[in-house]
Amino acid sequence: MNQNEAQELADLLKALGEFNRLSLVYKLCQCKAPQNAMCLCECCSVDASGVSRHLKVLSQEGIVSSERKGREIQYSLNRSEVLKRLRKLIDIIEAEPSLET
Amino acid sequence: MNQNEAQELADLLKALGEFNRLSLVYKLCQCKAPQNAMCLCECCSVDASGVSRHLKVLSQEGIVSSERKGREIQYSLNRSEVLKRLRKLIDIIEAEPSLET
DNA sequence: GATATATTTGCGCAAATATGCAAATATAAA
DNA sequence: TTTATATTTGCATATTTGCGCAAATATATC
Repeated sequence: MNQNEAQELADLLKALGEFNRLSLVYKLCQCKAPQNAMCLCECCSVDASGVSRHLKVLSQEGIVSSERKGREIQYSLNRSEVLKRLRKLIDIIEAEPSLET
Repeated sequence: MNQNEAQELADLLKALGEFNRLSLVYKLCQCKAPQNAMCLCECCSVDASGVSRHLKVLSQEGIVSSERKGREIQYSLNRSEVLKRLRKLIDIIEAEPSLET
């Protein structure tokens, strides 16, 4: 695990490590269909602009994808991408320690 | 997943989601034996007081355990605890969506 | 007791972050 | 074209966060 990978993983965890953003992720987890931001507002104690900003953070981290559908923008969770990166962390923690010290 | 659980998980992810703290966790991952803070300093671009504070955050989140040994305090990673909580998140993300909308 | 080493804490500071509001933008509908 | 709805952005603000330094504390050794 080099510095870059560590930084990228830290960025992912930081993006997920904010209550309202994690709530948005949970909500998207539970939804079969992509959701627009107005709908996602309901699960989150911030106004529309706040939700927009949180979704932007999640999007920049590759946690969610977005697609405009008319007036709305529909967000969906990138399950496999998030799982892949979380499992990488799990693998590191599970690995046998290599340093004697 | 209720609000409390979500908050606790967000707290865990936030604690891990800072580069220097994640570096400390990596370092502890690799070590067979518990490490003192001075040793952990080396993998982290902050001074001793900074490392102390980071370790305190990790400790408060249950990510590491500490035990005083003479002048030193030895830190070790709570692997199973961290794995358990990360897997809970993975389970949530893997679960079949339950909401039609 | 005096000194050395390891760790924590108080303080101040700069940068980052989360937020709401109002205005701007994008798109659809009337 | 006007109006309505969805989303983003600029701005101001309050809070949090990470950091180093110096002082304080804890423990061991001389």
